[in-house]
Amino acid sequence: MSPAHLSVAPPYHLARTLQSGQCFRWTVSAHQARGIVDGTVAVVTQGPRGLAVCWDGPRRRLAMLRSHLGADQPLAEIERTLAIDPVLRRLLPQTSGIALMRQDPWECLVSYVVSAFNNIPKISLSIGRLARCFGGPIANGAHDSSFPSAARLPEASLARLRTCALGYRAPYVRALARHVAAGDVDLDVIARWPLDDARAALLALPGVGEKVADCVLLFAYGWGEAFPVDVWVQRAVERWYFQGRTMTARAIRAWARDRFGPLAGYAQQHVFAGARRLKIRPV
DNA sequence: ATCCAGGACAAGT
DNA sequence: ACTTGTCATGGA
Repeated sequence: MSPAHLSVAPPYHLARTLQSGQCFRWTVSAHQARGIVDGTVAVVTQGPRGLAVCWDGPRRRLAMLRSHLGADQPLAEIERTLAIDPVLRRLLPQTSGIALMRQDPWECLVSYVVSAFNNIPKISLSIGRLARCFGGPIANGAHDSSFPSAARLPEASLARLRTCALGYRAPYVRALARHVAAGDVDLDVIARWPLDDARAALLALPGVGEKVADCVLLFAYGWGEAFPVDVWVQRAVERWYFQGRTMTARAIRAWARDRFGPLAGYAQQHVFAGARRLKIRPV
């Protein structure tokens, strides 16, 4: 592997970004992060001058890796704007530096379909097993595999899919793969569609509701207006912005988009991180 | 052992 | 449109 350098502007925080729950195939240890991007192993370390990267992918793909990590975003200016909000200003000292990743749409889509009524460690387990069972081997990867394309899954038996700890979601994942492989939706094409059109296309897929659609729009397609409302965000927003009054997820989504505009996705990340840090629980 | 987890879905108000 | 019950599985 040839080491390379990627510049990043403060307050970008690699570990906080990778551990914010956006992605499920990166592992962060003491002083380095290891992940699989574009079928290639990447080992990244954050130092005072930027990111040191070890990976054997083509050099011209480094810009893609930088984008994947969200290291190309003007976080200083973004967080300065977010800090106008009193709630976010209180959270930011603990959550500053979280960037929005630009993940592969297909892997992101499967990840969040699997996320339904699940927990983060087990989502990681399932996504890792899907790669192991159905993906291709990686040259330099110790025991890693690339994430399987949609074309690899339609013929899989439900029994073998269930070995990935998918449970009742196994039929969803296979049906989803069949739709994508059949071309009912082109995940690369809708990347260039307007937000509402792309959301509608995602919502038409099996296993994709409003929350999952927003996650893909935000973490894969880069739509900052998206504001995924899960149980953590719902509780935190109700408590911190609405005096504990119960709200529907749809109402929260509309409120967030109106309040934060194109920075709604960043606001969501800080609320989510803050809620988990403080272990916000239902009353 | 019992409970819960980044929800989607269908059926009922 | 909003509310409720249901859905495998692994970890605490």
